[in-house]
Amino acid sequence: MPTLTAAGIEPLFRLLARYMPLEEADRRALAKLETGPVCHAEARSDIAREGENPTVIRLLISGWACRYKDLPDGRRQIVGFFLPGDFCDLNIYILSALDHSIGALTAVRYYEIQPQQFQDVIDARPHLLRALLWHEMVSAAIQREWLLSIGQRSPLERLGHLFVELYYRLKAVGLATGTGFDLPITQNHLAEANGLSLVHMNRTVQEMRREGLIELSDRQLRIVDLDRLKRVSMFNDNYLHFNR
Amino acid sequence: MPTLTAAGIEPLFRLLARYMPLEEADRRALAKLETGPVCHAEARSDIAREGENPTVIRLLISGWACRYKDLPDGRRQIVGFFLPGDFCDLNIYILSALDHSIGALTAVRYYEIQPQQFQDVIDARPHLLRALLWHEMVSAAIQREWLLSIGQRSPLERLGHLFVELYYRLKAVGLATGTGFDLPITQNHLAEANGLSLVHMNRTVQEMRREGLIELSDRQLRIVDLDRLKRVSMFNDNYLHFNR
DNA sequence: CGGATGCTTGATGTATCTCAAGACGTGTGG
DNA sequence: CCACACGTCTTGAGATACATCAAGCATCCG
Repeated sequence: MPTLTAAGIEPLFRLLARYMPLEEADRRALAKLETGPVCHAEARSDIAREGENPTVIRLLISGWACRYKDLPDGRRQIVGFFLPGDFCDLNIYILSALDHSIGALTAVRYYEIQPQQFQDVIDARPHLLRALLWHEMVSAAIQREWLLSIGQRSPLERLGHLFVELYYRLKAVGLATGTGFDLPITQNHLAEANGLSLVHMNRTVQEMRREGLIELSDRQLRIVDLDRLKRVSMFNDNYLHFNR
Repeated sequence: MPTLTAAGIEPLFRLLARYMPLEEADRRALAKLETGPVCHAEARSDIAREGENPTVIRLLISGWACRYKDLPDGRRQIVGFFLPGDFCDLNIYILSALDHSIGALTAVRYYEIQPQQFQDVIDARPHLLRALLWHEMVSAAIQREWLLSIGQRSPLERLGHLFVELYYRLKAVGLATGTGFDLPITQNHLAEANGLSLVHMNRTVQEMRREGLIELSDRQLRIVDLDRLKRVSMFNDNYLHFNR
């Protein structure tokens, strides 16, 4: 059970409010997304597979999911994390078939939103479209930053950078307390996201503990010295494009 | 000098036509983009730096450019290639500051397009917006595929995959003949794009030659056996989202 | 001619992977 | 209630893929 529970569209609302000022009317408009069915997926299950053609938009309410791609021989790369408040399939408006899979990393709850329902929200508060597009472009910027990480940063820098990124993202949706947060995924997931073997990821986590940068146990991560971790991992928050 | 010269908005028109049927009226609308000034940048120069806030949209006419990110200590990662017909800064509509730099890899020519000019084109032929958004989402899909490459594929697979991707992209804009194309960039650029050292990239290129997969000399690449190269690099073209 | 750029090769060190095994906690069925 | 399977974290040993350092050569160009 998470330290902080988040419900409904609250994480999404907080997220979008980082990009532009929102009003109560916006919250009420977004609340229409809550009328759809609440779906569940269990840990380690697929929510959608590459090649599928989803007809609904999924909005994550609780739990962690990921985008991943895999190769015919089983190698697998996590290319992004979905946190509460994230949409999984916003691009079905343009693209048809999925070029990646979506997997639940923990038990998750999400809304299945009909395109029309979504359209109604935009029609009611058109500037929300801009905020949503903004969020999509930030997602693309995160992908670029990951490319820099995997291509150039050392394992320690990579992991540190990921932790800081997750910290800021979770803080934006109200899921971080102080400098700690719930990290409900396994070291294997961290390895798959960072292009490292599980063994090496484990040793990297331990090195990070030894350096006094983090504390991690029982799925709770605490960043001991945020400034130092940012320096070590060469973290520059400009790619998250928060306005405040 | 390239084998095939491409001029004006022709590459862009061909590109968008891979996504949806376009008519002559669309070509004429896009031709309005040609009225802006034609700018030049020389090889190895920056077109824009991270942190800048561009007010124009750049459309590449000829030559190759790239998006790259760098770290304070000089390490650098190319996160995407711009080929003729690509827009460099389409996202200035939403995001303000650039979170990456744009560099010319060869001598390049490009249009600087005013936002209003761009808007006029969309107003004239609204469905072009959909095609342009489509192209942006394909760019994001390419980033994901690169993440898979760098994270999981071996150097040989990585390079092979990149060559096949470039082949399809260049073919889409009419810049590939048969299974060959102009590859005007250096092995160092290939290394920076694939997260490898120059020395190792060089050895990988040679291995690929030895395997009879490619021929490469004088900036001309010929894919000797496309099917085999695709098999070796586990290439699946679904992420390019071409309709035809 | 001299300097810049790009390609190539060799030698050496090390970062990272792979294989293998054990410890611990949790849930489950007999 | 115990036995067992399963998931996760951890550690050790050995192999190797890749980076780094260094140098030589070719081509182009001013």
